[in-house]
Amino acid sequence: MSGIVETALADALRSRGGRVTPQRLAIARIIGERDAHVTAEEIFGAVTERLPGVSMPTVYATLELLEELGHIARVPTGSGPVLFDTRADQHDHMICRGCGDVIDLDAPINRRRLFAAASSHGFSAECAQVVVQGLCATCAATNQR
Amino acid sequence: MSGIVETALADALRSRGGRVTPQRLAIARIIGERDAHVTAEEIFGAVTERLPGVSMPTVYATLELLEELGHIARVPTGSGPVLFDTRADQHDHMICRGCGDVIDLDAPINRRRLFAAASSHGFSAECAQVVVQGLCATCAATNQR
DNA sequence: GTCGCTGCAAAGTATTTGCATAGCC
DNA sequence: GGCTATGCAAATACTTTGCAGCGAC
Repeated sequence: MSGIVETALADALRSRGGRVTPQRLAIARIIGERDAHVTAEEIFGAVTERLPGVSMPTVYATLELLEELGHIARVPTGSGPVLFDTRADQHDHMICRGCGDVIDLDAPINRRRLFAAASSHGFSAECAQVVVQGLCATCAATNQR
Repeated sequence: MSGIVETALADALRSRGGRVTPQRLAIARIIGERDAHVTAEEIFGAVTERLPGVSMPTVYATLELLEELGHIARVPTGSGPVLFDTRADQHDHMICRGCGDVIDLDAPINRRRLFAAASSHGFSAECAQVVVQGLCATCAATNQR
């Protein structure tokens, strides 16, 4: 199941002259198993369980690598620790200002028009995503401010 | 000119039982004079020039206060220090992955549809903005990666 | 055997907290 | 005069860097 992810990673690594190490495979596997948003800290905890001894710098380096390879994406949260999205395709997010939860959203927007607008400012757009801020169902019910 | 900002702030503060202090006014004034994106550090530097002795905790507290009052907004950058936008109305941003520059954009999107989409997930949307990632004109010309 | 990756430690950057004092209302 | 905001200092959180040794290729 998640073996596909590792194979793809191994191929990508080899073709760029990189190395396939157990640490990288373990982190990629964990990424593949999650369908949500994770912090470097969470990855560190999860990878330590199955491959003790992995260090934070390695986690950060691998996350950066996976981002470059397009396997994960950074979620623009506006504050707090960097969040990585294990879903790499273009989609959007809702961020609750009550509990800080980040929820996936497929927003009804025209990315082509968006990219065109960016181009007219001389900007070479690579990806675009919407960030909606507000209150999630739970926090709204709890009547947060 | 920027006196308006301070008056509005003073009124808002008084009506919520807050205090109108020189520190808050100075920071509000600086915000009013800038039309770009600033870090807490930059505000600290600018405010220190005209009102020496202001401390970082005060800067952070005041920025948070101004955010609550809707005078400034946080820019979801995805990494690095928190950026505040001195333009409080709903608009969007392009972030250059080469130089990290943040550029304003008024994206052609239908916020009503966006909010409706969020609602259908039980999310109470308050604001929405698009984050476009890519290369700015300068970095694209320099042929970054 | 080579060169990239890892682990360790440490530093660097960004932000928040606790508490006594000052000053706005 | 009461109560909030400030300043200072320190702590905390997060991320990056430098370097020596290991291990993938």
